[in-house]
Amino acid sequence: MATGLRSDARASIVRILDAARRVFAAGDGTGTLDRIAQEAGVGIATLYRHFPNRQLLARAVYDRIFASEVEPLLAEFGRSDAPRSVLLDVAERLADIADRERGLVAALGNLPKVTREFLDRHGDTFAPVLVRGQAAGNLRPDMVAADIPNILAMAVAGLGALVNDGATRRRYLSLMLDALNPAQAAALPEAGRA
Amino acid sequence: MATGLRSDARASIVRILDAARRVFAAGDGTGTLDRIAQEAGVGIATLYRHFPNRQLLARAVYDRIFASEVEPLLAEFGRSDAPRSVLLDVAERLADIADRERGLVAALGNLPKVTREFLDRHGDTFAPVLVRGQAAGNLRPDMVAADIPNILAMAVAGLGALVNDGATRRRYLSLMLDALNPAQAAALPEAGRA
DNA sequence: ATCGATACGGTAGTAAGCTATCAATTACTG
DNA sequence: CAGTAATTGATAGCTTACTACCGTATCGAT
Repeated sequence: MATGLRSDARASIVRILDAARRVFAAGDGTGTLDRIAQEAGVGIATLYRHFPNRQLLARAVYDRIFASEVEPLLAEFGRSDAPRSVLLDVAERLADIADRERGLVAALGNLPKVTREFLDRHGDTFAPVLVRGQAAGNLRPDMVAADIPNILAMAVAGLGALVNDGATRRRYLSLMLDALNPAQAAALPEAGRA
Repeated sequence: MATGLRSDARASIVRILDAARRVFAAGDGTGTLDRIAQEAGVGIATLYRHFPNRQLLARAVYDRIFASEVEPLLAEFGRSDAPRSVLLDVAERLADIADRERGLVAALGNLPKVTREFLDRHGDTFAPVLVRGQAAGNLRPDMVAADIPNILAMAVAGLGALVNDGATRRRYLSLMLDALNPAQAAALPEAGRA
């Protein structure tokens, strides 16, 4: 990470992000930016200098969590041949985060969009999963690469808001992934492409 | 609607809701409450008297739109025997609204939750659709009544945020509904209940 | 027509998000 | 270790959400 920033600036950023995560996590997403700056031991101007507003700060926090908890999963699964369980694992991890970090999510603004943006940065990971899944007959042939981040983002954002119980969440995820099975596209003439 | 309100109060409410819809629609959900009160020809105190905060105001606006555009659809479809097209129509109407009223949605806060709440008020409508759909073999037998509002809310909230093109939206809705087909539950032992 | 309850507008005040400015401090470069 | 450029904290100021209060106007029942 060779940012052009000075070392003290980088340190400030980390302290702000840590404080922001704590403050967002407490409360339900309320929690003033003044408080965050104070807890980070940093002036309010410094906070705004690095993060122009609440949403962008929240996204930076989410970005870090995503990098540490989801990216490893994605890397590991680039090689998998079981698309269903790959997607289920990623979706569950994302849903876990959304469920755990409610305050953060509230500050985030648009969870589905943010989630898809993060997933899109790793679009390369999903492409081979899709190709092999389709070749093996585990994924319906009318899917395209962009569908995967979209469907994951939809599922996760909705579930985070609607379902708090783990078993139920798993059931819905499973249900959604059923839609990706090739039996569907074939079985339902009524369901033809748009 | 025999609310215990005085006639002038009822009139104020309507004018505020109309103004709010206009002001939310312009801009991207920004638009001050002062502006709304002013455009409604009403003091700011009157606005806050009836709608304690921005979110509740937005929800009241959404409520009205929902009542005029979605409820008739639900009533009509209580009698239908084609669950897939019923659900597709409702979902598309909801997605249309979310797409059209972006500013409103932004002010709404939690679209999936709000959508489900509104759908839940008409839970009775879906129950018979589910029963007949399952009897006719058009809906998977492991679904329960509460699944329908949940799935609709998930789909609509995600789509509104992620997809702006009508054809693509239709494709995703169709995809999701494929998950409700009984072929799935049978075809995938791996997918068993949680 | 009267009268009490209800609703109203206006205004003052608090808190938070956010912008802008600037002198003082601190990190890096040679 | 000196000079310079980047970074910082403090502070002042603007806007908007939201609360509280009060005197006045209007509704609606008798």
